[in-house]
Formats: sequence, C-alpha cells, structure tokens
Amino acid sequence: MRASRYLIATQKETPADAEIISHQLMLRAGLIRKLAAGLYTWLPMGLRTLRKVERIVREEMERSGAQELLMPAVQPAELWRESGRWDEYGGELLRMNDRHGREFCFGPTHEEVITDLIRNELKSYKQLPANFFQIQTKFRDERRPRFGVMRAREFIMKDAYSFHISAESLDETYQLMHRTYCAIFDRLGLDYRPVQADSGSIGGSGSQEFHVLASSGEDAIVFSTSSDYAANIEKAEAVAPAGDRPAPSQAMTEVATPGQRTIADITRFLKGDATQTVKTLLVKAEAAAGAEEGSDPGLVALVLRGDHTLNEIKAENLAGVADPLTMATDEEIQRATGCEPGSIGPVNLSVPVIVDRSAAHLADFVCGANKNDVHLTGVNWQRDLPLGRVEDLRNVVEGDASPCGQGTLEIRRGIEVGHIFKLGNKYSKALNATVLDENGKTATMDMGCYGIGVSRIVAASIEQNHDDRGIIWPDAIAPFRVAVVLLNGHKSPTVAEAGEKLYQKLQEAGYDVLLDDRNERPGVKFADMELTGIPHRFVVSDRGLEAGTLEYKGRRDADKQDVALADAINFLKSVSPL
RNA sequence: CGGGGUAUAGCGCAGCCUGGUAGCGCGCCUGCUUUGGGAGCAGGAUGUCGGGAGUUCGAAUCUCUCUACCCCGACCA
Repeated sequence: MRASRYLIATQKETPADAEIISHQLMLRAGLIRKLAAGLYTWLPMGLRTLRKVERIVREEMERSGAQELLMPAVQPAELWRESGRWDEYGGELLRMNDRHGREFCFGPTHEEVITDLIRNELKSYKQLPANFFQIQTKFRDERRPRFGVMRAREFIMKDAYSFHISAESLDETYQLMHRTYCAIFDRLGLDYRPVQADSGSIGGSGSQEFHVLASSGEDAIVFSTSSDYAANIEKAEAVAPAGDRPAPSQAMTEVATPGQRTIADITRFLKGDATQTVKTLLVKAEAAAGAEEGSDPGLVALVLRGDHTLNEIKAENLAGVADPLTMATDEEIQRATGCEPGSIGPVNLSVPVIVDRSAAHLADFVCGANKNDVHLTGVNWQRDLPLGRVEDLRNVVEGDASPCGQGTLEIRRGIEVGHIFKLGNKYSKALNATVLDENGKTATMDMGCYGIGVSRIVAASIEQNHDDRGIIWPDAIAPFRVAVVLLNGHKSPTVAEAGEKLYQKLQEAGYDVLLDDRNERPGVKFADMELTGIPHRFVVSDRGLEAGTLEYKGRRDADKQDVALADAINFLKSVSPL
C-alpha cells in the first residue's frame, strides 16, 4: 500500500471525549471514528487489524473442528418468546417492527437462532457432537457505552454453539474450546488469564471468562499468590475465617451515637475498628412460589462486617433474596425496623437475617440498635441474638485466604475478551431441540456456547501495547507489518527507485508493506508510523544509499541500525519471521 | 435509569458573567522556501455559535424547552 493513496487519518491532539488510552490512540491513529454513542466506523487502517484478529480466531476455531456459518443479525420476536427471553432480556435488546408491524430484534447473541436451525437440521446422535461458529455484528443497547469499541453498542463477536448427546461430550468440547481460546490469545500476543466466572441463574457446571490484564479493565480479577486459582470477583468465594469464634468478653451495652450513621462515623466516634463492627443491609426478599402477583414479599437483612462490601451477585443468587438485588427504600426500612438506615442492627430484628461468614466469626461487635442514634457494643452471637443462616455474602479483599486452600488473594483489573459456558439444556429444552439417541429414543441435546469479543480485542491489545508515541502492534495483528519510509523521495530519483524496489521485494516475500511515499517532512512520517504502531520500519535515504544501506528500527527498539540494502529481506525475516 | 457536566470551523479551545452580529492554535487550499523527528513566510477557504421558542431595536451571550454527547453509579464479548 502506498501511503500517498491511503487514508492516514492521524491527529496530533487527543479528542476530548476519549477517556482511556486505547480509545485515545484508536482515534488519534485514525483507526476508528464515532458515528453516535457506541457506534463506530472502522477506517481502513483499523479494519486491517480487525480482519487480522478475525483471521486468527477463524483459523483456530476451524482447527478445533468447529464449522463457520453466518446467521442474520435481525431475528423474529417469536423465537425469543419461545425461549422466554423476549420478556427477560430487558432494555439491552434492541427491538423493532417491520412495515407490517411484526416484531423483531437486532441480535445481541444467537442461542435462539442456532437452536432453531439445529433442531431442524440434526436428527441423530450420530451427527453429534457438532460445533458451529460465526463472526458477526452484534447489537446490545448498553446503558452506558464507554471507552470506544471497548464497550460499544454495535460490535463484532465470534460466537460458537456446540451440541451434544451427553454431559460428558459437552465437557470434552468445553475443554477443547478452553484450549482453543488459549491458542487464540497466545497468537494475539495478549497477557491474559482464564478465570472462573459466575454461572448466574442459568446454572450449569462451568463458566470461565478470559481476561486481558489491564489497569483500565472494568472487572476485578482475583488471583491466588501460590496456585493457579483465578476468578472474577463476582464469583470468588470468601472463605470463613480460620479457627473458632472468640468467646464473649463484654456485656452488651447501648450507647448513644447522635448523628453517627456510617461505619466510618461509628468507628471514629467509638474509637474502634471497622473490623469489629457489623453493618446491616435491608434488601427485598424473593417472591414466594405461588405468591399473588404484586403482593409484597417483604425484606431480608444481610449482615456484613463493617469493612467488607456486599457482593451483589452472590446475594441475588441466594434463595430468599430478590433477583435482581433491590435495596429497600428508606420508608420500607422505617416500617420494618422503626429506625432510619444508619442505626439498623441484627438484634431483635423482625425480618429474616442472613449473616456473612466473616461477620458470623465476630465477638464483642458493634452494631445498630434499631433506634435512631443508638448503637450496641459488646454484642455476641448466640448469647445476645441467634446466629441463624450463614452465607458467603461479601466481596473478597486483597490478603484473604484463597478458596483453593493455598496462598492469599490478590486483585487486579481485567478486560473480558472471551467467555465459555456450559449451557446444558436451557435452550434446547425451551425450543425442543432433540435427536434420536442410540436406543431410538428422543433426547434433548446439551449445549455449550463460546464467545470472543473480536472488536474489543483490538482495544485490549492497545491497552497492553503502547508507549508515549502511540500504538505498538504485535506482528500478528499490525495493519502493516513493515513501513518503508522514503526521505525526499519526490526529489531524489535514487531514493524513489530503491524504495520502490524494496517495496516490491518485501511484498513478494509475503509482508504487508506500507510505502510512505508522501511528500511530507521526515518528522511527520516517523511520527505517523509510530503512532499507528507499525512494528518494523526501514528508512530509505540518499545518505544511506551512498553507503549501500538502509536504516532499520523496530517499534520497541531504543536504537536504529544500518542494514545492507541487499540483506534487507533476510534481515526482516530474521526479526519478524512469517 | 438516577446524579453531574458540555454543546462555538475537521480537531482542541476562547468569547457568554457585563447583549452590539465571532476569534485563537492545529489541520485544510495556493505560492515560494525548507526536507533525518509533527517546518518558515505570504495569501486563502471553512461557522444555520446543537434545534426550537421567548425577551430585546439588537442574542453565541439573558429565559424556557427539546436533542445530542461526556463523566460518576447498578449490566456484559
């Protein structure tokens, strides 16, 4: 490609609305342009990288035996009604009507469509297992699109769906996909970790996310210091403190705490430690089975140690707690406890109480007295109040014991770029996707699904590979592998000719080459090649040609080096093998 | 969806408080010079000042309203 005929849409200044480095650099390097919130055009330079990511994903999926197909982005409402998700999915599902008023949605995912296809196409267990994938545009009407293509509303996803006659077969393919994802992210040159993920209301025995480690990541990832345990913080189990609960040593005492409402207030006021306090959160209870529509299911109290935070995923997964988690309003709290939030405590509380494992381990703790501006000190479980249901309710914190039994936990940030999931029969059952088994009996298939955020990977890679001059692409996904920069090419026929020859020969050798033949000053060209992240650069100049050399510099190199003109191809092959 | 903010040339911004018909830097176009790290000089083009309504002799500026976008909190590739 000749730079003089190519859209190099670089910008000197950082657009005001870009928050994180990858978003800023994608705009500055001319990879993307925004059309509207969460909607982006991929410019030629950006699209080249996106296509290279796609190609790697496609190659590895095919190597695993999966078959590529392509499903429509627009899907009929009836299918979504059949699975029950038309009503469940919520505002993220972009819905629309055609000219006849028929309802459709723009697909955020394709379980319904693939299951509908497969129930018609596959009839026998002999055709299983089978795995189908596509690389396609998805639409999710995000509440808050952010960070450019990192959290866009329209984005490119590789989604795959596997079908099985047994749980064992599903397990095999699930493990195969795990290995395939590792191969993909290895080839992409990403620093990533597979982590255990919440399997949520869908259930099933396995769900793992693949996270690219980056400080700008929106997810918190938990690691053990001395094993390979890793989990999304949503999922990471907070284990009970070791040993028995200490014996009571204080009498339970009421103290006046005027105006002291938060844990921080109380700790300061009583000159105590937040770890010796307890906070009580009131949330909506789960509607009982068969309860009248619209009847008030009441509240549940969640008790946590003062310095801990509630893990909402864990809480809403508990029986008896409303899903999604809903905090009680001030009026409901007033009605249930007779006091305002800030003075609630578990002693003599009229609603069911669920206690976190760490809170259950406390002795002589401080809590609200269910009277405004009054707290209790020296409170002890069993002696002063019953210790009923104990559950894991909190987010783990750095330094907690690892649930794997080895080491302690540390927390880092991650960008979710992949997710593999054992679906079981949720969709196959709802859509009646069956085959005949070896006994000639109808069997509902088991399913797995496996996603990769292709467009998100482009941004994630930049988060991990950049410096103050711009992007540093790994060879595998660089828009161009090598740049040939001509100095004064328009004035010096020698330079123009030598550059042209090198350009041809590099292409014949199989490299993606950008020939910078623009009539620009050297500084402009160098800055553009660095900003756009091209990993290898040759400079052709009169000065070098007189000595029979080119100058080479790798994007990460500190220094340039001279390479004999005749050796250029072999030299490049040695630093960047094809 | 709740809270906060912004909207002026392709990009980054000033002007608004105190009303008088729009400016700076970068970019873009022309010419000359320059050519190893985002050039210099000279000339030039580009704005329904987000939309609508109102106040006023007069609105980018004041008022109301709508819209879009951004940031902070509950969801996901």
